[in-house]
Amino acid sequence: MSHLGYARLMAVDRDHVLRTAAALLTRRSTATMDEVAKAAGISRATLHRQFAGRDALVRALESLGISECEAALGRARLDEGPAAEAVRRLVREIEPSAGLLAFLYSENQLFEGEEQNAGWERIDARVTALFRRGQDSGEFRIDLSPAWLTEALYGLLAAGAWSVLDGKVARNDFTFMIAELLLGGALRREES
Amino acid sequence: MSHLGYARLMAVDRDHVLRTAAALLTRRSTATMDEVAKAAGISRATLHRQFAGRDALVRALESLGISECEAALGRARLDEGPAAEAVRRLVREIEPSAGLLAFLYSENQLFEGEEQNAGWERIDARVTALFRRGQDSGEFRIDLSPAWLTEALYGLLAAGAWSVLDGKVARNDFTFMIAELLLGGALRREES
DNA sequence: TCTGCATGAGACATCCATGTCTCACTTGGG
DNA sequence: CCCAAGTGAGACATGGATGTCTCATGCAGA
Repeated sequence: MSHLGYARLMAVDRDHVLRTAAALLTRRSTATMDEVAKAAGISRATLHRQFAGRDALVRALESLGISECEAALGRARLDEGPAAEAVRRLVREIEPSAGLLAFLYSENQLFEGEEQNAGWERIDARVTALFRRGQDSGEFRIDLSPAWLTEALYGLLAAGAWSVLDGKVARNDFTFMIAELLLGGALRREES
Repeated sequence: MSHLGYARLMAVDRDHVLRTAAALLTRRSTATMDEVAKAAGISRATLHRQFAGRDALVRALESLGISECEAALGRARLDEGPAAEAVRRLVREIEPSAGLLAFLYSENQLFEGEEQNAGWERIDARVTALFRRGQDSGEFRIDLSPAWLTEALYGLLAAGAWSVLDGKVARNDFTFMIAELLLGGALRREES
């Protein structure tokens, strides 16, 4: 039992640290290990005991982002119903992770290749498949590649997360704005 | 003449350094002053003679980005013709600066306030006014705020620039993809 | 109560980017 | 030809973040 209790305690703490670190690094991506520790309410020593170093922390955050993304992908049920509705569900489900995603998105413009590319590629594949399904069903236009629609979704998620952080847009509008712009664009539609 | 020649020479070198630095920092935003110097083909000492430090370099890049943006805004003639066409012109004119803009965009998620906010606010105001004009003329939908459309444009420009760098989309498609997604979205339009 | 264990606090040592300085070179103008 | 100015190369000091270590404290379980 001591083993189980120990492991569970560590897991809980680790998760709490990861989430506060994500919240902090979303706002200031250069935050110090000391700041991360303070934000989590623990000492730098303990932080180092849980994560070997800054790299390990960022990699753990990346794992967290990947698993949250995949969880959101699962909840969104991308294969069911109209592709447009699936996109709306996806944006709604991924909203709580958007800040973390934005951090990782801008961070990964640096770490080329290596790392846990496999996870992101799996996610990319699922999102891209969704857009391709929408094209095949005739819902989506075919002159914008699924790859670009996927990247655009990431860019809009990051822009939305940062806009909310800056107070430029209301948090409640996040899902609506992103999904509507991605799907319908800025132009008015004649019919509807 | 020695004064003039000196000033002109420095200006040319300075511009060359700025542009190579922009190209490098677009790819690796944490590049060292030493790497920046090597990329520009000068020594670190000379780099320091032209830019007091890294901050000064980044601030100079910010000034460059602001002036390139304003130049693009001017060439795009945002007040003329349909707003949608003005948006397309803007994206086309701003494309060469998109990489630099992406760097500054992600960088500014860190430097809160201070700096030369005035320049960005002027640009924001002009872009926002364009979207507002499109709404007033009935071209653009009114359920997406001009502020969000502006932020979305920035996000899409960054996503596009990075996608091109990563080889995920072709450079030739840059303008088309961004303008089309921003204006029309992913959904197929019934008529047209 | 006693004991083990994680923690917090802090003292180092280390690394790396930065910033400053010197000195020799070469280059262009007088 | 000579000199002044810019440059490149490199040494050097500095600061900040990181990583490692020790030690005292607090706490939970035996």
